[in-house]
This record gives sequence, structure tokens and C-alpha cells, in this order.
Amino acid sequence: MNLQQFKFVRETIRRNFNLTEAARALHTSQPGVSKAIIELEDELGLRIFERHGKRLRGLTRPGQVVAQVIERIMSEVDNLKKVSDEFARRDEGALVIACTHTQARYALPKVIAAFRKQFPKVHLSLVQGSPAQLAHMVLHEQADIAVATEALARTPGLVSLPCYSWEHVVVVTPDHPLTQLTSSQARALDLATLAQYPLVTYERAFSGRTAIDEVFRKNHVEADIVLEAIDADVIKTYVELGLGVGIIAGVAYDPRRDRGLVGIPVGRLFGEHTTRVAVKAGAFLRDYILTFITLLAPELERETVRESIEA
Amino acid sequence: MNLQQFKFVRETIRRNFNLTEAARALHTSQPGVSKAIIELEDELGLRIFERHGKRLRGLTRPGQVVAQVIERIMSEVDNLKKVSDEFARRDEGALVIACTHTQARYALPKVIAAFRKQFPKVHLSLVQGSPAQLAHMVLHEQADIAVATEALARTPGLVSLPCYSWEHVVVVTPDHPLTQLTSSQARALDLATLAQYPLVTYERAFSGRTAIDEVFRKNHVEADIVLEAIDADVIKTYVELGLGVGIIAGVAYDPRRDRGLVGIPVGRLFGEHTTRVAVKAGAFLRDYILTFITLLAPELERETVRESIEA
DNA sequence: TGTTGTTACGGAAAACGTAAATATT
DNA sequence: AATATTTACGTTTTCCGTAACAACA
Repeated sequence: MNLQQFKFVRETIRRNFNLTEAARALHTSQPGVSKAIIELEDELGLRIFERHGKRLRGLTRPGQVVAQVIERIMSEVDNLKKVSDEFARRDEGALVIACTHTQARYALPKVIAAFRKQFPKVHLSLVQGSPAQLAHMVLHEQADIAVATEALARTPGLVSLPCYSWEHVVVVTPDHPLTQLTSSQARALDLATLAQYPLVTYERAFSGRTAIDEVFRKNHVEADIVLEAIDADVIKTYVELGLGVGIIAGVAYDPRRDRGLVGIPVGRLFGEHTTRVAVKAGAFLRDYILTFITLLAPELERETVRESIEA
Repeated sequence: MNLQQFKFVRETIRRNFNLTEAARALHTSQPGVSKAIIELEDELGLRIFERHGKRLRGLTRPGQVVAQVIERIMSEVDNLKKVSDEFARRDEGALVIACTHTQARYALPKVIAAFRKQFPKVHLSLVQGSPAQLAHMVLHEQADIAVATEALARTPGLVSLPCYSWEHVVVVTPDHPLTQLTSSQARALDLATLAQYPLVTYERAFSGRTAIDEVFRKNHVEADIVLEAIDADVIKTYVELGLGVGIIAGVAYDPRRDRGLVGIPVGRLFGEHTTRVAVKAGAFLRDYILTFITLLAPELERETVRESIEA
């Protein structure tokens, strides 16, 4: 039994039971992978892979259990590497942040600026995707942390912590009838009034869109969503074009920068949303990642974060 | 990086940083162990062990973290072996039960009889000790499960589940004044009455002795405990000798077998106690171990047990 | 001075890549 | 026929034990 065998098994599963691809991915020969796996199977006295003749097709029942354990072992081995990196070069390394457009464009800039000042040697990457994709990236160690409002909290295998809360805001062109509302009317802006206009907002699965739909549904108001986009910049562009009334995340509207638009605060009409940061459960957190999280969520104590992740 | 190195590091720590002993325990040469560890340290780019000249003295700060991760890795590797055993010979193997005397003598016989019928090929061992020792045995994989009333629930690293509840019973010789109580008086047998007599009961740390002390203390009654023992058989023997009044676990008194004694039920005078079964957190549970636990605690669902342990 | 850890060295074992054979789609 | 896996085999590397050396207590 050795780590090499585990690595081969893991990669073979990841490459859809194709030994050739697994071997290529690991820069080694295909027969070597085959042999190592067979030797492991022999040592354990069971078949890990289901074979149709010579083709690997999937995992046997014991194989499923073995694969789970191997996955955990390799994840700990990865942790070992991270630990050594951490002690060798405390303030150097890479940080891959998986986030939605909203986070990348509106919420993270300040945090990242502060982080860069503290850890100038850490190489930063921002990768974007849908919340479900972000969760997947962290789970598969393609990203260190994910920042989003949806999906993270209910993804098994992830540990997520609350960062900050926000509400939606309605944006319209300066000549739009809704701008004529008195401020007290605006505060009470109701769904029925809003639903008189065509709406432009987020795609399903982004930035509280599910909550928006839910609110309309619960109040039996039919909303006419003429355009969906995954980011507020696109939404704002089409609102400026007069396509309809925009509903975007509050953080995405800045009166100084968005001169062509008027923001109408709607309070918690569409609920209060909590953006969360997620990391892989059981992952070793390098010091600068911990720092990044505390910058993101200043309310959280450093030790609280570490404990929640390790538990 | 390889499993061999991990094994060496783990064993060296366990043998108090004595490479020579570690090598002996692993049936290999001492220079080999030394070299492997140094190579691992070089690869990780850090010293795991604190060295005074050439002597290993302890773990460095990074070493502590590394050791933790290695411990987890090796524990998963052990799981892998158990998994293969499980699938190779579902109903063969060994089951080491660590328990207190009370459990071994009074609670387990029925369970073990039932278990043997179901898994005749499993080799059973009963090892006894104080609850703290039992916890230690399971934690260090010298035993598969521990059964006891004390200590298990609050030992970190263990997962414990409730089996059954019991109360204490007072035992006296047939000619003892307490036998003259009417049954209604007996039901209300109070501490003050009891404390008029010398008492014989369990040692600290056994079978709810802490609860007994607590009850006397809280009620400001001075108890005269003339003899302490770790098991009910000893206690009963001395009660028969007339040394005093015995307080033992309810399961340990059987009117048919204990002819020389009279049992006086005292209800929950000394509290209600829950015997628990504990296994090491994260350990892979072989099928027959799971069965044994469900025999011990018939109230628990099989899947509930598995889930509590894996979580 | 006895005990413990590291370095040096050489034979044995295993790891791994190439080539060939075999099975699958 | 093309793709994929296993077997065979030989080279290269790593492993591991003995012996010698070095440093503690």
C-alpha cells in the first residue's frame, strides 16, 4: 500500500475510469498505473474497479468505500504540503478566490486591496462562476475559497461562514415614473406597483434571484421579467437602454458612479441576504487565507474561523 | 513522501522520540528510520523533531501540526485495511471490547451470547479497566469499543451513544435493620437513614460513584464509606460479611442468585445513569461491530449509529 | 562509557518505461 | 480498425540492512 497507488486510483476515478488519461495527467506510463492499481486491489483482497473484460467501467461496492477513504487520505496529504508551505514561506503562495460577478466587481475590491497590502507576495486569482460552480471548484480544490450568496451554505463537504448582509435595490432611468414617488412612497414601494413595469434582474441561481421569485410568488403578483443576466453591469446597461426596471444587489449600485440611473431603496422587500465565504471541510487553512476571511467578514474572530473549519 | 515515513514519524512520537525503540517496534533498522524521517523533513522543508545535538527531544511547532495530519492519514490507512477485511470476510475477525467489571459481569453476557450466535467466527476479547483507561484503549486502537457509564461521553476523540439506563440499589444482609422497613418506607429510603450505617460501594470513577458522592454532598449528609471496590462482586462479598450496607448498580443485584443478600430498591435516589458505548471518531466500523452496538442498544437504528460515528 | 542518532556503502527489491499481446467497442 | 488494458521484460532507481562514525548524558 502506498501513496502512489492512492493517487492513481483517485485520478482514474476523476478521469472517468480511463487509465490512459489518468496516466497522462500524472505524467507517467499507463501500464504503470494499471499495475499499481492491481497491486493495491490484490493487497486489499478486493476489486476496486468494476471491469467489463479489460475496460474499467466504474467502482464496485467495496470500491466506493475504498475510494472515499482514499479521497480523505489524499486530501490530508495535500494538507501536509500546505502545512509545509505555510511554515516555509508564511506570506507567500497563491490564493484562488472563486466568486460571482457581483462579489468580484463590487464587494471584493476593497478587501483585496487591503489583503494585497498585507500579503504583497501572495499571487491572487479571481475565478468566476455560478454559485454551484464555485462550490464545485472549492470541493475539487481548484479554488481555495468561494464567496457567494447562494448555494454555499447547503453544499455538503463545504464549511461556510457569514460575511455580510445586503438587500436588493431597484434602479431606473432618471425619467422613469417611479422616480416621481415621494420618499415615503418609495419606502413603501410595493410589489404590485413594481410589477406594472417590465423587469430586468439576475439569472436563476444568482444573487438572491430565487428570493425575488419567491416574494412575487408568495404575494401572488405576476412579474414580467424581460431580461435575465448574471451580472449587475449587464442589468444596468439594459435598464439605461429603457428595457425595464432593474432589481440588483444593493452593493452594485453607487449613485456617484451610476449617473445614468436612479436607485430606489426597497428595504427588505426582497428579503435580507447573507453573503457567505466557504472553504473545503477539513482543509488546512494557510495563515493568509485565514486573514483574507477575516478581512471579508470582520465580525468573525480568527480563532472562531479556524475552529469552524477544523470541526 | 510515503506511508513508510509517516509510520516512522508516528511510531517515533509514540515511543517518546526514541528512534531505536521505534525501529525495534516496527521490526526494521534504526538507521532506516532515521533516514526516512530526515528525507521527509527535507521534502517538507521543515524540521518535525526538535533535536538537541543528535537526540530527538520533541516536536517543533510545525512538527506538531504535521504530526496531527500524519495521525489522521495513518488512521485512514488503518480504516482501509478494515474495509478490505470487511469485504473479504464479512463475518470473521476480532472484536475487542473494553468495559468495566460491571458491564462484563452483568450487562454484557446476554449481548455477547446473542452476538456469538450471529457471528460465531468473530474472536471476542473482553478487556477491563477504569472508564478513563477504556477511553484511552479505544482512542489508541487497543480496543474497538468501550462500554461504561462514566467518562466516555466527555472524552474528545470518541463518539459515544447511549445504551440503557439504570439506577443504584442498596443491598444488605437478611438480618439487617433496613430489611424491617415497610415497602413504602423503603421506597422513601432517605439518605439520612442510609448514612446511619457504614457503607460499601464503588471506587471513585466507577459506576456512578461520583453521582453517589454528589448526592450526599448536596444533601449535607456525611456518609461513612468503609470500603471501596471496583466491582459489585467484591462489594457484595463484604456486605455479606457484615461490613456495612452496599450500594451497587441495579444490574448487579439478582434476587435469585444473590441469596445471601436483600436488595432494597431506592429508585433514583442516586440519580439515573446511562451506560454508553464509545468508538473512536472517524473509525471504520465493521459490520459485526455495528451489529454488536445495536445489540447493546436496541433502541438505536443501525443507520443512526453509522451516521453518528462517521460525522 | 553506554546509549542514541547520522553517515557511508553495497546488495536486493521495486518502480517504471518500452514493447508486445489481448480484449473491447 | 481503433482504442484500451494487461502482461512481459529489462533498466534504473530506491530501499534497507550492516558497519562505522559522532554526539549526547
